[in-house]
Amino acid sequence: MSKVRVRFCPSPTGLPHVGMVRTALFNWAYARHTGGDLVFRIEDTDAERDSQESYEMLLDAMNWLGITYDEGPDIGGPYAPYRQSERHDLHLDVVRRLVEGGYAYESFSTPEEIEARHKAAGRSPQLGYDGFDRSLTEEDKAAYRAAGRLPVIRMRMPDEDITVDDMIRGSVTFPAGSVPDYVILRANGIPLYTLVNPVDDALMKITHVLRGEDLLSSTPRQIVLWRAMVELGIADAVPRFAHMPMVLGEGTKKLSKRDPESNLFHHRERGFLPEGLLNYLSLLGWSIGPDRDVFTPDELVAAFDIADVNPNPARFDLKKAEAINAEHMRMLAPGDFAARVVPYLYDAGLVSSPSPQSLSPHEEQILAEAIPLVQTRMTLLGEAPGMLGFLLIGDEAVVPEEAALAKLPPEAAEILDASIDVLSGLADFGADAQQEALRARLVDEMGIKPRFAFGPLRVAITGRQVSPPLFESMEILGQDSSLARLRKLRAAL
RNA sequence: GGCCCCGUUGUGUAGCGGCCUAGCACGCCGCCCUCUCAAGGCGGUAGCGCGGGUUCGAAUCCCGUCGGGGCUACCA
Repeated sequence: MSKVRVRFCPSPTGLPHVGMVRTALFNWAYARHTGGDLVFRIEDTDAERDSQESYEMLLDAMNWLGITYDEGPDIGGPYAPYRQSERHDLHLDVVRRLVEGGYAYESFSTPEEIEARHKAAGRSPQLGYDGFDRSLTEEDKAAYRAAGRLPVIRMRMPDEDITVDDMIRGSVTFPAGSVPDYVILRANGIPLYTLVNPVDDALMKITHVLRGEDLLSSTPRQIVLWRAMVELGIADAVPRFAHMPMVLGEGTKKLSKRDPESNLFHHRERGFLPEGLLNYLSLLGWSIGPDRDVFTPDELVAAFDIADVNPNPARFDLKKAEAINAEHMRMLAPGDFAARVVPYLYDAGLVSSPSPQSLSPHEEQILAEAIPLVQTRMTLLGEAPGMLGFLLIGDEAVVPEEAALAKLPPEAAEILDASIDVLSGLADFGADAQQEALRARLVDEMGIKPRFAFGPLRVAITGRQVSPPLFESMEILGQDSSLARLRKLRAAL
């Protein structure tokens, strides 16, 4: 059996979509699992919508996710070029050979004429092209040309059932006559996707076409094209097909491009780990085992088979995605976790560098102590500024949130006074010593429930109702800074 | 309209004729732990779309039906 060659061939339009990423992911996993090649090809045949910016985002997305490819527009390969717009001559040559071989033909019918013929014959006008130009004589064609008409080129569909042996869905048969002769070349000489995609796959020796379910209906047309290409010696063999389920948004609709959740970079900005998002996306239609759903990219590759993908559409569930991501966050070694967090702190203006190696000694020390405190408390890296920010700003810059202030108990002033008194007298400012001393005074002596006793301190120190553990936080800040913050809030009451 | 695909708790899945009194995870709810929030521990909630077959036995096979989706362009 020859080497598996799969491909990922997006159009560079708009933002990278999570459904598209899932397609790339399964192709990648299948290639890596089988020891095959992943070809990355850009289908930029739609000059209207294609953009260089989208192309660059595609590269960025692949790189960020670690979806490596063996051949592609930026790295080249034996079947270059990998941008469809640079393969125009190749496509036209195939069209010419298809026409010469009788597999395709010139068609002059306009949509209006086709519809009129259907109506005249008492057929539904929704039937599509009727094959009228299949056997035009040279004289007929010359007459059309003389009238200033230019033909499109259509593939001639055989009068027989066509069966797709789909690796995910099994045999799918399309009855003879249900697919009309379709256009492969526009009248203006520009080929269509229906031609270009299989032709490039053939020329690039693709063995397995793994793509979205929306393309299942166009597979019989492509199989006919493939068979013709095999007979013409252009293709080695018709590839195997697998049609992956769609990724749905809320309800039953396909995850729309308008939906922010469909945007891969939206998730990156919020602080998804690439391995976390990859893990979640691979769960959309696939599972690694009956009682497990957290795994590394390596484990995915080791276990993945396209034949195990199930055919029903899956909804994108942000909650589950975040839960999976949180698991991956906890799996990171502390140093690695810190390295991932720093860029988010930098973007929030809290540290001096996006690189963990270039932080100031002070920042480095604070993070070394504080990051272990928040690793189990975060779901997304983007939560880091909120969780750690208070440790990285000046005492005077702490501005308590409105909600936190509103929740302060009536005796907040007394609590703060007593706390300032207790803490300023502490020789050992370690977390345990603080806790012991504050408990003795606030809880045992003043009779305040622990649940309420420390709230005002938390607000004073962090400005928030939710934070890393209080005593550890104060220890990191140091005695002077902690007291300054307590006094500041006390003064404001 | 025509052709095609899909149908297990709210969500994602496991299940390939008896191991199913349908497992796991997320979510949700409760309890424990607890300085907040998490994490962790314990427990709970909820499902085979429906109707017929086939079979000793069906979530699993068949048919029908209903529901959802896709395609039906000189878009990709």
